[in-house]
Amino acid sequence: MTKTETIQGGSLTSLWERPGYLIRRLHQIHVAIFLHECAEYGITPVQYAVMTALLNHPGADQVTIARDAAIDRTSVADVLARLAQRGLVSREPGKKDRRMRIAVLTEEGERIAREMEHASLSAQAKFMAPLPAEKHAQLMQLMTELVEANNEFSRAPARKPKSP
Amino acid sequence: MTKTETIQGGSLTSLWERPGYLIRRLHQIHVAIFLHECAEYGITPVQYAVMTALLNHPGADQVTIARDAAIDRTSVADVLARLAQRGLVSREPGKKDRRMRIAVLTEEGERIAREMEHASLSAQAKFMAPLPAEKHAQLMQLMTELVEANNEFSRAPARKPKSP
DNA sequence: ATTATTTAATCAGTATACCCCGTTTTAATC
DNA sequence: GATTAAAACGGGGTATACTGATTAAATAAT
Repeated sequence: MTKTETIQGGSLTSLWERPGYLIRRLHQIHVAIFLHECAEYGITPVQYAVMTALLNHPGADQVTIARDAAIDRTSVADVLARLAQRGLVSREPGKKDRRMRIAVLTEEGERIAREMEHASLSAQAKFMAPLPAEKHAQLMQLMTELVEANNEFSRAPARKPKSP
Repeated sequence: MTKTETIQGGSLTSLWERPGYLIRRLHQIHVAIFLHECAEYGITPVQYAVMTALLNHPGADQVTIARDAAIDRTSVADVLARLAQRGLVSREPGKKDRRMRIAVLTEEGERIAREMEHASLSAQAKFMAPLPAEKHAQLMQLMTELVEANNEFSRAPARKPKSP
């Protein structure tokens, strides 16, 4: 056997010691719980994020929605197309700027977005249930710090709303 | 205006207060940093996870890889196909159980997996850089707890290796 | 031993998320 | 005011994830 710097036949670091692995798992798990809790609406987490953005900013263009929800531009277009097909969103060309396509929640879209708040909150609760309140708060705090500090590293940097 | 339980024209909860949002962002950010740091290899985080699993468990079938890396079965098949096409993995039918398809890293695959450890570690370091050491450890601890407690909720529950 | 159940893979289909590139329209600059 | 730069969108392409159905092989039950 050759002697190298790397471990022979061995394991590098365990997946469970890699932040990326844990984050991927948390994401998987959260999506699964969300979809389960919100199954009656047939809305995905990302669709819900877009609907929330539209609730706060009706008539936004795709770039604005992308920044508000921190979703890639092209993904926003896909999501809006699906929501429009289901009649939850309507899209029109912008009047001032004809490059834009303005999106608005339909009446049904808004109704569903508001109704879903309960289901969304139970998904959160179920997801966080294993952690006691202090740890819950700690985790939120740490994740927020990390997201804020690394915001610019992703393709879809978020625009954080001014805190009240 | 009707009086309802929901906020009028308002914002529900801010995205930044939702764990799912923060986790989705962390995932986006981590993938972006990983791809950047490992660009010379053209290997994605998930491909790296599969390669690591194969390093620790050569000749595993797809279900085993899926459990070890906590990746959906069908995704594992896709990932292996891509790795095989690049000559980093070879696949043969299982000898004892002919339902299985056994996967092994090729020489080049193993070389790359080991070489990538450095890049992978710098991705981790860059990602975690904003947090001081104690917070880093805290976050890892909290994420591990949450993943372990919620393991069964995703389609691809992990099989954690026995700790040494 | 034959049947029934379970298991590993596969296929088809949907949804994110990202890339690069090209088109249209607006804004900036000379 | 004509040219240039920048912005918003769209299309085509790749990679994950997950769903559901199907096939084939192995195991358990009769």
